[in-house]
Amino acid sequence: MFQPPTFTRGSIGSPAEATVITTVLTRGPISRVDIARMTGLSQAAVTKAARPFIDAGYIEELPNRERTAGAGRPASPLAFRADREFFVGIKITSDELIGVVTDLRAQILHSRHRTLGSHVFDHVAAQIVDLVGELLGHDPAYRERTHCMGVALSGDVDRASGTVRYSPFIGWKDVELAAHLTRATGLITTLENDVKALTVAEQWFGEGVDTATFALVTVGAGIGCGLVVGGQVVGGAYGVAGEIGHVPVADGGPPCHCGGRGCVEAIASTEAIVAASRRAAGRENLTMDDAVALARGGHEGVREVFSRAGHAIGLGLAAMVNLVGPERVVVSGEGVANYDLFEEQIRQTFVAQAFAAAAKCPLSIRPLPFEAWARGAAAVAVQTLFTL
Amino acid sequence: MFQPPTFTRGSIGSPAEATVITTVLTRGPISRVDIARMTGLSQAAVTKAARPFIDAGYIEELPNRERTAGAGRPASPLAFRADREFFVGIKITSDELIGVVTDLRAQILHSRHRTLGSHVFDHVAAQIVDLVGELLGHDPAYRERTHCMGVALSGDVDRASGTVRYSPFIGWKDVELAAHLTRATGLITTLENDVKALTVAEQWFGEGVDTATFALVTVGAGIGCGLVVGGQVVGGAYGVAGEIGHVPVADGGPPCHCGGRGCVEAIASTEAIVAASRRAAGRENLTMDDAVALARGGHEGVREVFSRAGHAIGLGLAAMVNLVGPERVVVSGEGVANYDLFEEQIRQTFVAQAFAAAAKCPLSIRPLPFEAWARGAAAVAVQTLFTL
DNA sequence: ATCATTAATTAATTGTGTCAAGAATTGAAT
DNA sequence: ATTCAATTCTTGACACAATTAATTAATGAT
Repeated sequence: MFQPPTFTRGSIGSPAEATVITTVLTRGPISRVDIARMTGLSQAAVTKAARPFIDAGYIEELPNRERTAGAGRPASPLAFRADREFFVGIKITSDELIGVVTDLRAQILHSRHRTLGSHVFDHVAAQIVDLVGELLGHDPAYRERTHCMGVALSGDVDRASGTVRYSPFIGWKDVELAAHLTRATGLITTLENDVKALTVAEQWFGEGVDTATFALVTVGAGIGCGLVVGGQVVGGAYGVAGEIGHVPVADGGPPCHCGGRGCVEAIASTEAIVAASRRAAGRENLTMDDAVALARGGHEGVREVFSRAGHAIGLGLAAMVNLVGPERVVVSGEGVANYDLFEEQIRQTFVAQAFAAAAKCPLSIRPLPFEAWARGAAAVAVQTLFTL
Repeated sequence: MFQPPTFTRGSIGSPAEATVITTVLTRGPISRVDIARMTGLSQAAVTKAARPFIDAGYIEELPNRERTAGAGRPASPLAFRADREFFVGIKITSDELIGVVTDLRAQILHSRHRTLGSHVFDHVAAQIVDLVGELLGHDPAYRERTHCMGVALSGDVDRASGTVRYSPFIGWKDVELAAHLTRATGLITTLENDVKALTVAEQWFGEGVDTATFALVTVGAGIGCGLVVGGQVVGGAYGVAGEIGHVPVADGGPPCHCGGRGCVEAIASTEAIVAASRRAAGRENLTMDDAVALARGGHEGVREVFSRAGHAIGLGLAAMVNLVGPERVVVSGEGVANYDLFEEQIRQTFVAQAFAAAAKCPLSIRPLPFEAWARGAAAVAVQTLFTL
């Protein structure tokens, strides 16, 4: 049975408890009957599984206000008390830490940035500990009701053991970060790859809620993809999965830092766009903002650069959808704010190259605030608490 | 509890029974202790779950011959009695039916081909029924101990309902083939997409046995891919998954019959190779065999055609592996017999374009006899009988 | 008021799988 | 030979989860 005071992994006592708690968490206020209908459990099982969470204050019974159906006892919907527990999410980037405090729905309540002076482990770890202290210090309730933390960074991360196997951008190899932070902060720490963490957030609290199989594509400095197949985040042997950025779409195209040629990332990453725009505009020190301004201003060469990037992303999406067959795809990332410039081209190429009915797969293209990465980390912490 | 006389789907009584039976089936003779260790069940549970299958004659206890360990009671390994039950597998192609009788391990015992005069449903169904009669008539034991049949064809197939949603090559749409054949033959019939069926065979009885995630790529008239992720065959929303043949790898390349451009299939399918070889050799009526002969004879233009095909397949493989991250990949198909001509190019391109450690993913390239497709169908029937 | 209807709870039942103890079968030590 | 240790398998008692069926609860319609 669910044991709130413990807060170790595996507080959940039974499959039914896990099912009920996740259903209430992701499907908002919902009556016991509906949970039973939705999950296939019996009503009795739902009643029993919900009780410990009600007792512990995670779930509350709402007084029913909506008089919908005609006769019959009105349902008393179960709702999550989102502020019963808080979570810390940390995203490590090359030059800064982004930290957030969230509620149980992984809604961001508070956020702080911190620049990172060096990539030495001790320094980064100390900065994280300090940032956590600052985040929790913002409100006494945070310190009191926070027990779990998620940390996300790019690279090959082993969530089970909490180690960074290999992260090129920060130069770490086989570092036991989670154990260290659990000791130093007193928060149970879960480590996860950043794209996978974002995918978990989307699966539990975003567009992935009702789908067994979907994909999240991030476009920005890198181009990545989190895949959920059959309700499970795809891990990938050899530490590789969802590398849509390295799908070869332009045979004999520009060389990519991965060693291949014509990868999506070699054409459509922020860096690639800036480099191509510099050549097109003939300006050595042109920035991404400049490129966007030129394209919006009608500069043909730079518009062409964005169009090619959109085309490459569309090809990568088509490859992914033809192979994996997700129900829907979310395209997101830091840069998507400007990406009105190639959304059209993405869609057009995708529809042209998607196989048969797969062209019907809906693409949601929307921007991604930087804090969302840290939110993903927090979502992983939430998931850790409520998964068997 | 497992009920042998019934032979409906769901003869299996409990998860433990399903686990034990599949372990014995796929891991050959194995002691109860090893099953327990391997599956996490208790020894007691294994003993209990194995009993009904022993009683029904599906499993027998082998007298232990291998004196391996020092002391202790010797194990009495459990082995499948492969000839306790037979299965029929049918593969429908454009111009013929291929039928096989297999044992419980999906080993082919007997096979027959039959040319198909027309694609009209009634005709095809009648031919299948007749072929089944012929197959089972070959040995009285077959007729006596066969209760399940698998049927495979390319296209969008709904296994659960046993209907062909849409199969372009034969021109069927929403046809309830399984129900019809179950009635007409008296064999419980399971319908499945041909590539998925082959994948199931590989998962249960081939290289997929010890892997949670792997891929099977078929190269021939079409180029397809069956994916197993987390132990489950990937289905794909919109009836599309594993369409590696329609991954766009040559931007602006030759048009494909799917409407896209530069698909793997537009470069590396048998048809595409023949067409390109005709242009290279300047011979209008050249066949695949001629092309192979020319290439082996050193004709530069035709060798180039095969090399380009291998390159396209390698790019498709790299895209798939980068996205899905399988533990291993099996490349197979009708044509692979000749494919010494581009195996080298496939491997070279794959290694160049696979991301980071994914290049270590082992590729097994091996030919595929035509009957293997029908064997896949039979494997699906076996799986149906022993899955909860 | 009474009844029909739907929601939630309770109690009895079913059934799976674990645990712990014991039986079976061998090799090694005395 | 006999005892002991090691290992496999079996058995029966038990814990526990989840279902079913019956009960209580709360509402609208007649």
